Amino acid sequence: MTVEFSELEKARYKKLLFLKDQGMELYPRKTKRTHLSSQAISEFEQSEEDGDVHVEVAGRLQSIRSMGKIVFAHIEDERGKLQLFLRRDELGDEVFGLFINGFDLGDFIQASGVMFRTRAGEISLRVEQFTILAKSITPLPAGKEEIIDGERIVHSAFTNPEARYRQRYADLAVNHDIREIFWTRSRIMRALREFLDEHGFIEVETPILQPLYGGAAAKPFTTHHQQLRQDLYLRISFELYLKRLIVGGFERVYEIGRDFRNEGVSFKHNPEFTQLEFYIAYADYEEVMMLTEQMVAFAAAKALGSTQLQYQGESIDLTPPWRRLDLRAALQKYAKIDIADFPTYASLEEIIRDQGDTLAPESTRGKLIEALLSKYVEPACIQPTIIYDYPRDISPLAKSKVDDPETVERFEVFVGGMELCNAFTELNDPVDQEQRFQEMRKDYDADDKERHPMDEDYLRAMRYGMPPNGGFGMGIDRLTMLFTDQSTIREVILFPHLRSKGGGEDK
RNA sequence: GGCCCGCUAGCUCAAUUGGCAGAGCAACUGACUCUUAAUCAGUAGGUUAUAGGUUCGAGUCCUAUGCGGGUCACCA
Repeated sequence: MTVEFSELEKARYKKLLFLKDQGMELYPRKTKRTHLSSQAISEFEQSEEDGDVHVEVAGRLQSIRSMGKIVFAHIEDERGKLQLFLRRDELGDEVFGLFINGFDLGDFIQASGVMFRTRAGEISLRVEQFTILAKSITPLPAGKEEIIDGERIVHSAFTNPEARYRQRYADLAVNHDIREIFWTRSRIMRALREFLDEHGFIEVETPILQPLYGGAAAKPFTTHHQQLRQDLYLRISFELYLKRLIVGGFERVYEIGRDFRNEGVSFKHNPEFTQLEFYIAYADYEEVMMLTEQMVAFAAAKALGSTQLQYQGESIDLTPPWRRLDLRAALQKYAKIDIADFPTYASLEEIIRDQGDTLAPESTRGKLIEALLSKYVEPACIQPTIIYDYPRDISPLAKSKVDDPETVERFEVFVGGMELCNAFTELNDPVDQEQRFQEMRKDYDADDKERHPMDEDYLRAMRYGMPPNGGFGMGIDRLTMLFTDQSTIREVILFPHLRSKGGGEDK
């Protein structure tokens, strides 16, 4: 044994040996289960005849109340709990003793018998036979729970966030509300796929390991292929690959997968996160706006049963149509600045300072505007809001407005005070695109880490001819936060990134 | 990366001005044939995150480190 058992674990290990001595197979291969807890209960409710409903159930021991010659215990399976009732005079001293002396909270048990109702009124299983399915050696960090007026109150619950994330298995085993978050997340993913599939999309998979990164402004993770002796990047977006597919003739493509960004972590940022991107040939951003509203409302209806939800104390209504504001109007309203009056970096920077604001120094006018947006507009958008028409210099892959070359057809959706989606009419002019890459390169040359590589292959694809198209990206983690009323992204990611204990040093 | 806060029994938390480190649950022993936070009696459980310092005396004060939480910065 490589790990020293604690006193508590030693006590349990002794029980394990006891059961083994008594001839029990501690970790059997086959389980016989005829009913889930909930099925056993509802079947009994149909008849209410004591002795009528015979079941075999399996689950994890969640509570044990021993009263001398009888025992009450609850087992828990994925969907519910069931009370077991064991009597010494029915089971015999020896078998009854196996339970009393051999079983602990956290053990997996299989039990069979007949359903009945106790004097206190709880539908329970009168156990005739039982066996162990898996012994628990380390005690779960379980609290005790009681039900008051139908509300579940847990005492001394396992709440330390660090411990919960590091030992998510224990968190899930003990805090069963947590499992519901991930059921909702799963329903969201299924609903999004269903929506897109029904709208004629093909789901595709593009490289995660990329020789060049692009499609977003973010620092990438780097890795290395030994045999090819090639440095590779973990993707920061799918965009450039998906649009290559539009060149290739797919008219509607989407991908759901993981992006990786080597940046700060926060309540809404995890180094790896799940993204949905789609591209539609012959569509522009207005068509994408309509589809976005429908898709998110559809996902809410499917995952929650409603397009209304509660988020951090606010009622949010996702029913289309959503409020739409152009970026200039939004900044007038929330930041009290009309950006049209300040057409240069210097003038805009001056008015921001004059208003007594302390935005960090930015390199371009577009970045200043973006800083204003995230400081003033984003937190104010509780109801779903489409902000559209962005500065060109922070949107190098988006097409300009026909009457205003400095503004592009781009929109973002904000809801619950968070950015949720980013979309635009995609730039499909290869000459213009090359110019934009050059401009970006210039802007970022000063800061080597954020320098944007020129993707020659992508430009070649575009030179073959890319149909006009509208593109879209959405963070699935944030959508899940919204749908499950969670204030941090870590709660909706099963294994969020945490610093390693005793590590964290750059080598 | 900056700043603030935290780290005490398996879990959740106490500990007055620097003065014997405690409780509930979990565990162990015993009682108990309808309990459900079962109850009752008893027992055990600690290098107070780590390393150093101040002090007659440190969970408490100081310094450093680790990990976490919050916040700011960063995040086309």
